[in-house]
Amino acid sequence: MSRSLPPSWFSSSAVECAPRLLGKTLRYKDCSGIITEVEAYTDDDASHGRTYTPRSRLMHETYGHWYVYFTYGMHYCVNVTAGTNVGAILIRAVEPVDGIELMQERRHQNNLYALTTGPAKLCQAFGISLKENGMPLGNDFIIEDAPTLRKEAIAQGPRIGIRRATELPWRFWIKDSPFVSKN
DNA sequence: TACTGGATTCACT
DNA sequence: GTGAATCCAGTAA
Repeated sequence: MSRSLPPSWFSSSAVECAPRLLGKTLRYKDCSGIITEVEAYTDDDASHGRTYTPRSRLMHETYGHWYVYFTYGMHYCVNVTAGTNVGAILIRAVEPVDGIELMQERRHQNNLYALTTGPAKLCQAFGISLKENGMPLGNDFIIEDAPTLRKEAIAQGPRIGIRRATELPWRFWIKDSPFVSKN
C-alpha cells in the first residue's frame, strides 16, 4: 500500500513544488487520478494569498494542507498549500484511474476526457467540497509518488509545458496528455 | 449592511 | 465567441 507524500514535501515554494507534482497520483477515498495539470499561486495579484484573510489564512500559515474554495456560485477548486511563506498549488486536471464509474455518476458525464479536465470538474468528480478545506495530507486525502513507468516517461522530457504570462500564475502540464483543461 | 466580482463550466449562436 | 448560472468572500461605508 503506497503512502502519501508528507506535508514537508511541500515546504518549498509553490512554483518549485508544482511541476514536481505532475505524474503523481491524487487519491481521495475511492477515486484516484494521475495529476496532469497544476497552477502555482504565491502572493501575486491573481492570488488569494496577496492578502491575509480568513479564507487565505491556510496559504499563509500552512504547507501540505488542502485548501478548497468555492467560486462562481457553484464550483469548488482544490489546492495544496506550499512554501514556508505564502503559496498554494491549484490542481487543474488529472487522468482518471480509480473510481471512474463513481466519477461518471457524479459528473453526469461518460466521456473520460471531460471527467476531470478542469479544476471544478475534478472536484465534482472526486466529491470534494468545503468540508475538505484545511485537512493535512494523509488519511483519506493523499498524493502518492509517481508510478515507476510515469516517472521514467517524465524524466525523458521535454514533456512538461510551462506558461507564465504577465500577471498570470505559473501553469505546468504534461504536454502529451489528452487529460488537460481546454483554457 | 450593501455591493462587486470571481483561480469555472456549459449551452447556445 | 458570448453569456448565464449562482453565492460567497472581500471591501467599503
